[in-house]
Amino acid sequence: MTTPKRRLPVMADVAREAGVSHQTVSRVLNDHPNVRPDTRARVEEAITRLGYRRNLVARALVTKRSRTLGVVSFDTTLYGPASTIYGIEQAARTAGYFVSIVSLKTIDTHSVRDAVDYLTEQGVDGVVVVAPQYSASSALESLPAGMPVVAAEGTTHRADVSVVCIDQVEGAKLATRHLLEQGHETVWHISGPPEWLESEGRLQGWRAALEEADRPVPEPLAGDWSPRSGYEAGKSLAAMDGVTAVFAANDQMALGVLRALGELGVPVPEQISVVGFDDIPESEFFSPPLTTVRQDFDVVGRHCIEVLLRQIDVGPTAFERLVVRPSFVVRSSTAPAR
Amino acid sequence: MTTPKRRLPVMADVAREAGVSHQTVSRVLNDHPNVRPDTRARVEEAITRLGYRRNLVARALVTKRSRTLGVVSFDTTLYGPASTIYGIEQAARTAGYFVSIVSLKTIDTHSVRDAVDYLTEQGVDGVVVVAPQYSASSALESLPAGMPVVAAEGTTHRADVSVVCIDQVEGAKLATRHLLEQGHETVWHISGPPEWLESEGRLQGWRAALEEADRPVPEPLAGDWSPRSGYEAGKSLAAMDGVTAVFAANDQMALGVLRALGELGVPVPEQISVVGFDDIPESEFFSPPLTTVRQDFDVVGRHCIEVLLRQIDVGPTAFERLVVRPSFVVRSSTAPAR
DNA sequence: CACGTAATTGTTAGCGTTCACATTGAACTC
DNA sequence: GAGTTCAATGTGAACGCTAACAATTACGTG
Repeated sequence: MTTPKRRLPVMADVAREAGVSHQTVSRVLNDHPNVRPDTRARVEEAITRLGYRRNLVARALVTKRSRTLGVVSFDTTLYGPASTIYGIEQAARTAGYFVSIVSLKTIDTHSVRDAVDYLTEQGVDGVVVVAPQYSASSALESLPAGMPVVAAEGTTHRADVSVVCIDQVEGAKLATRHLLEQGHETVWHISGPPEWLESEGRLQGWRAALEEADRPVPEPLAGDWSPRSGYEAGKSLAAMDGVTAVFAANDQMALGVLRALGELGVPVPEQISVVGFDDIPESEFFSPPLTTVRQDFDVVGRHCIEVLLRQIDVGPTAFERLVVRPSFVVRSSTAPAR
Repeated sequence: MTTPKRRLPVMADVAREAGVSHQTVSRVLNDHPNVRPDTRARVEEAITRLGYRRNLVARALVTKRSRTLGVVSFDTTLYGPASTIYGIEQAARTAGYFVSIVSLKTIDTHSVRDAVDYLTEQGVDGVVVVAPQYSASSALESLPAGMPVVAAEGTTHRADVSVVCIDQVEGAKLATRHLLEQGHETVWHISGPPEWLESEGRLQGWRAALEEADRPVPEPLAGDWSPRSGYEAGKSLAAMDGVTAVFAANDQMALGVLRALGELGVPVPEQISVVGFDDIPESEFFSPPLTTVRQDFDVVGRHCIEVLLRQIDVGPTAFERLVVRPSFVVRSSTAPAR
């Protein structure tokens, strides 16, 4: 029989099998330099013969390091958070860390705190909070000290919480300036929900670009990221006079705008130019293909892990603030004003 | 000072503070019935006073249960996997479990095995493999015995691996029959990559529905889930004679088809009807809004956890096979044949 | 009022690993 | 060839918790 006992083999079993002490097995497993090559070989052979797998839980107990990072996020179904988490997971695994995820349904000070507490009990070495909303960011302020934390897409005033984010203001400026350069008198804006930092940044960038160029600043239309809200806003805009350029705070709302304008027979980009934000994979195939601002979420994820691991390894370090620049993608939903 | 030592308080500290034994503290923490109410209160007070958090790692070492589930998935950026994982995470947390995620870049027998091994070392109590590809499914066959495993969206011949999936064949039949009922002579199909089980299921369902109705079965066009592949296929279809109805294996490819037809001036649905699969949030606002098959990924995620927990709690149980029925959503990208 | 029974609490021994230190033996040095 | 050094290995004690059992207390009952 290949299964002498139902119990999984432990280090002592390997030690006995290889004729060494359990400590030597430990050294082999942890690549300690002072092990004779033939001893190492003998141990490794015993390990494969027994099918031994080390118990990382026991290891974590004594080292006080679980090699697990926690991620707290809101609605991981959305393209942005999903992509960021993907980047985080890849970078973490490359660095030899596991990732434990908590996705929140509602994001408020309490739930973020609870999530971090939950992860703390589990013994994570650090936490990334994908926190694009104000309430989440304010939750960061009240986090237990000592736990290394990085905020992705958030902001905070705490000196011991680092931040990695994409320059939303700059992205919105790119979008707005592009439209102005095409000869549009001004640009209308469909904003995201006010609770989101990204909404705020894009709103600011849009306003700043208009003011820089001394253009009138129309009242922004309030959206909620959903295509439906873009659709409603699109219908409102079509009913207004003199609208020739629209900057939607994300691609999904831009899609709604395209749909509304299409339904009403308003040609895009001939009569109205439309710009989005995110560059989701679908944008290139909207009708017409969407001009938009591209965010590299992968890079954000990787940076988060870098910053977090630095904090874990070298201890409480200085506040870091990493800003990733977005890029601009011109497609055919924008055209010069007539 | 509120911080007498830099060391975090442990159970023994709480016990001393409350004037009881550490075991009593343990009992309070684990809701053991036989603890006097006033003792419980005293312990709880000590816990809050000291800011004690229990160490789940130590607990896991002795109970041999980590209350963590592993999830292995491929490209969590895609809508399907992302939604499934979201469902899994919510259900797991409700049941008091953590979720540790590994997203694979390439999915083959080796990488799935490695991922499961990795999670096993970490001490997860069970694993969900979101495995929509054949190679992932075959990897399930060679998994170490003893670890409770559930395959989401996969299939396997192993009697000790349960499966939760959406009835792809049925979904494709719904789509195809709808088009036939609208008077179309036959239906063209843009398939997903051959490696995927879902591609296969949808292809089968489409073919079966046509054969049931004694219709000619056109050669399917090969796509890869991306909007671009749908776009290419759409151009090919537009160049062919007699094409009046198209069933794309997912919404993104359907979007590509809509784009291609739009570009070439082929009216949808007047000349060609288009159906997708997935019902992504954007589909409702495509031009025109897409008729599609809705998959409830949330339900799949929840079922996975139910099945997995049953396997963990009651031990190796019978092979379960849970099939979730998709529903059909009619929008304006389909119309009766002229 | 002594006694059995049940509720409540304490004691001891691990879980499987790593850490700190002790021990061995071989290789140098002068 | 005795003393020194360093590489290689072993020994025992944690890490913080729960399981199993032991001990104590309280309560009713004949």
